[in-house]
Amino acid sequence: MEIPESDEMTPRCQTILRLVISEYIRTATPVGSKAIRELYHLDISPATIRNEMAWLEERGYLTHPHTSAGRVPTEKGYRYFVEKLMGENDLPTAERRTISHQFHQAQLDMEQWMRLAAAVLAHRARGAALVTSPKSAPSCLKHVELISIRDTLALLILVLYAGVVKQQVLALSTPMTQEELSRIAAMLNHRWEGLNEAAIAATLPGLSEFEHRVGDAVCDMMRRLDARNATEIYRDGLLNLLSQPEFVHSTSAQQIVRLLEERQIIDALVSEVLQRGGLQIIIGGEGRWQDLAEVSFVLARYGVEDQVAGALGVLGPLRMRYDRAVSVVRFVAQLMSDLMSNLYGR
Amino acid sequence: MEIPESDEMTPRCQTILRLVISEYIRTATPVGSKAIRELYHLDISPATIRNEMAWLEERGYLTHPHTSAGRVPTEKGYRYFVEKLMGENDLPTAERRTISHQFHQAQLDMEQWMRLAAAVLAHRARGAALVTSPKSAPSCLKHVELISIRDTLALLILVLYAGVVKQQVLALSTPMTQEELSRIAAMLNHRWEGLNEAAIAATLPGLSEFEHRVGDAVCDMMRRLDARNATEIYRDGLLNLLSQPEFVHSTSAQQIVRLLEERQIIDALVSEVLQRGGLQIIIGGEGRWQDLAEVSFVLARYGVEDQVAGALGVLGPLRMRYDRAVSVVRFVAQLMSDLMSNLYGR
DNA sequence: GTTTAGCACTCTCGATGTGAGAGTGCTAGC
DNA sequence: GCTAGCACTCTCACATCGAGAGTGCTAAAC
Repeated sequence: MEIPESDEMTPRCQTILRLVISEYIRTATPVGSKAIRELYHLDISPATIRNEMAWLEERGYLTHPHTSAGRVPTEKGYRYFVEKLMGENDLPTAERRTISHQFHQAQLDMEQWMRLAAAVLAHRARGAALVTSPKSAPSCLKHVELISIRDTLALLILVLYAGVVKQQVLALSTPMTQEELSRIAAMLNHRWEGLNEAAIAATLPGLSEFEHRVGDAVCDMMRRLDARNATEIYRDGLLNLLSQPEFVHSTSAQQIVRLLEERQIIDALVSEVLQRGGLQIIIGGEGRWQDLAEVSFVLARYGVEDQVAGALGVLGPLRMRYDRAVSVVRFVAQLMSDLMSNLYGR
Repeated sequence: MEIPESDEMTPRCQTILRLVISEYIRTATPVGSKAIRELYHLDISPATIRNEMAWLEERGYLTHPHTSAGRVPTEKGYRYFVEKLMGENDLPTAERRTISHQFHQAQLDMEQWMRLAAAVLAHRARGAALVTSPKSAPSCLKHVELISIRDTLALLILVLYAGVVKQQVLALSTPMTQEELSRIAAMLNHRWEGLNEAAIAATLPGLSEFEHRVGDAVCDMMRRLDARNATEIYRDGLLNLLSQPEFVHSTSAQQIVRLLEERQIIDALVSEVLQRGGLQIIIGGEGRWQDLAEVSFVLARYGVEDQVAGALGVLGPLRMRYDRAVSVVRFVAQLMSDLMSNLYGR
């Protein structure tokens, strides 16, 4: 085991690494020395390229499926590529405008935005997309409403700050008219406005039996909403992923589906993205996530600073088009954040 | 081409067909004459069984992958099986109770019910589950509410008969207080209660500018809700399906994913189920659906008679456990219908 | 010192061949 | 009408083999 003399990569060496990776991303087959010379009209001989490749392999940027195949990038190679070689290209203006337009048509509805974001990401980045519902600080009550459905059944509607609305049916022990319900709702609003779940629970002793029941239901719904925060996941474009050549073997395909159906891994990943913020590129699980060994994630946080945050991103094979994914994810995250800041601004 | 003399199936012949199908469902490999004799301790010889099998094959109930493999059921064979041979077994009481309990815990929320239904179906029938949101007759307005978010932003909440709630943010051209908004909402409620979208649209001329805007938004939301009716699909358990041996080849797996991601085929299927009602078993596309050639559906309508209806069911390989699927689908459909009749009863 | 030409070497991949095994259809006898 | 026996067919797993691709190494050229 000999230690390489220098880890400085020459420009030519970088070029070769870049070309190998680009070519491998394009074709999904190992790249030989002759191939990249011809494809990119380099005026150095295959032998030289081979030397450089051997150098890159010694340092772990490339690898060899077997003696006489071309080179394939390693995770380290991809990482170097996305960090140093890829360059930043923004989404073309036309594309930005189209996407922006789609979102503005979607009528200020968080749920629709998330669905749309998943669809846009999947389509533009040609991968599987993933959008989590945003998590906010413990919610405070804005308004409750009681609406009679029929004599012994009422609808309880909860409005939280940040425009979240949730409803639930409430069975009444004795029939009540809409007028009675409205009167009670008005009273409760007066008492509860601006309080969080714990504070509302504290007011319960001393209320009438029916008000107490409403209060219980409200607390319960708020607790659920806070717990369910950030747990909803919107997906799209699974097919894009499964039709990639690396997933022709059913076992890999199944792993992907399992990854997306089971929540644990995604949850762990998302919570990390939420913590660290910015745009994260996770390549092949980075040694820490066994189940992500064959895929890469491009994930970003979106939301409003200090108030609410979710994660969105794209899942692709290791040889995904990182440049495209990064630009789309960044743009959509920014767009969603802008849209939401309207709802959350005080 | 000789015409078979009699199409009456003898009891013994039925037994053999039943055993072949059961065995094939269990093992996913062609079933030989010797195998079923030994497995089920029949005291007839393999040769006799072969004769019966040949008879069944002549009439299209069984087929042959190649000369020296065992028999495999055809679509016609499966159909005969589910109609005549399978028998009706209800879900065990314990299982019914567990499922019922899960649903009653889910707090009277349609969305949660659908999600839960998908999870239960997928898990109990070991297949991919599919639940569409119910479609109801054109909706009538029950109540509107306007809630101030901040000076120039309000939340418009719509309650329809049947307990559907939908909200949207409304940007105000001039700042308004909660009192003003409440006053306007009360007036609009008085005017619009019980009307459908067209009727509300008719009242718009003559309203103030702001009321007009609210009316536009309400109509728009109602139109969207009616259009989006029955278009939401909840899925679960895709992995159950993809791990079946018939889907080891990536192309079949991809077809399944495409089937579930693209909407057209499912939509067509669902609308047929909604029309015909009851419980439908679609085996291998029945010649009409090319894309369903390799799968079977067990689907049922759920909802409240004449008021609201959706479809739910299970997707499995041709050799799915039809008995189990049928009993689970029937039970869950009934349960959902019962739960909903509470919401929709007048 | 760096680059290049030449060449032997290695490994995959597809085509071809082979034998065991499974299951059948057919025929003749019970 | 049922069954035993048998020849037949086809798949599947395994081994063999040659073509092709791409490498690493060495020695010569720049």
